[in-house]
Amino acid sequence: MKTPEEQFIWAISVCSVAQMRVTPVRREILNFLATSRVPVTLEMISQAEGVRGHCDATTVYRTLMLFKEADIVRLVGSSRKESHFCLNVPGENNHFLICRECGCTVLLRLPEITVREIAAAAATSGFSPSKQDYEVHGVCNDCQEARLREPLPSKLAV
Amino acid sequence: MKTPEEQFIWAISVCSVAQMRVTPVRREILNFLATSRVPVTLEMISQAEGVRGHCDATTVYRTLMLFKEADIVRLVGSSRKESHFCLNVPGENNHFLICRECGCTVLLRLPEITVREIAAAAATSGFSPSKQDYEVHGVCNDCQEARLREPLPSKLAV
DNA sequence: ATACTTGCAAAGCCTTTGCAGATCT
DNA sequence: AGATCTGCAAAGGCTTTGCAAGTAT
Repeated sequence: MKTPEEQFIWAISVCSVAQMRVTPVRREILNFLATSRVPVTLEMISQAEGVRGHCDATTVYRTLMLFKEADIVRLVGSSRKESHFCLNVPGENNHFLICRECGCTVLLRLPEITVREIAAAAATSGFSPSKQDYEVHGVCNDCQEARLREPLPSKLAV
Repeated sequence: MKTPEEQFIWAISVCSVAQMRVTPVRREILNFLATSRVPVTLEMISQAEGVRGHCDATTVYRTLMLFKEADIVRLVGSSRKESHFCLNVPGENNHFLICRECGCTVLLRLPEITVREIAAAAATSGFSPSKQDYEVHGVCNDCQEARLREPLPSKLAV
């Protein structure tokens, strides 16, 4: 598990190797990504300290697209409203739990064995075993409780 | 593993219990969902035989939202372009492999043990163990090959 | 008759693109 | 100078909502 600093350095180095300019804004974006535990949205990045006010949302968008092309970041599905991005550090297994209701995301710690089992199953279907991340979609605690407090419209309450 | 017919019957019964009218269009939509092996988009449903021409896309949309409320279907993340839906049959473990590049989806067969391990890990973070489905995001065979044929822009080719 | 469904049209919202000016090598 | 970035504005594309008409109980 690399530290945020190590992840940041890794990202910066990929930028230079890829001959992408390492501008102040890009540094800030990468820094924010490196210190985020879970995938973040375009808006969260735009509002992040160091980015906010220094950079237009479009720039953040285009920068992330570039990063994605270079495999520096990857998109993580969530509520299909907004895109969530996270650093794509090699060797880091970042798996997430994503709530179907509120879209919140938390890190999912999977045992090595489990990871290998999943990779093996995926490989059976031709999916690259090296380029994977797992997302478990469910309903988080908060939403479960919320659903108890505010039950479905009576007619739907099975 | 229930047959499409069984899944269809299950869905219809939930509709009646929830006091939702079982209209011809809804039957067709449920039938299409029951016979689909993988999550389908709004458009695919609208174009499906039995639905196409008999029903407006908005109706399909609203019907699916209702089904979602009643937990008859669930959304499966994919390319964040379009929403994909699949039946939410209890007891059926539907896990999917989703390609980050093209958005294609295939069924992922996971060993029981693996499923339990994942559920246990998720429960640690408070995610309901009963309301989960797993999505493994990776790069499918076709896209891997495509990437070899059409490499990244020279400057990005690390 | 009453409540639920449907179609058509319009509004929303995030994503994506165009273009000209600013910036870095 | 030459190629990259950036900002502002506008266009796109799927999702969502309004409202009046159609349909089932």
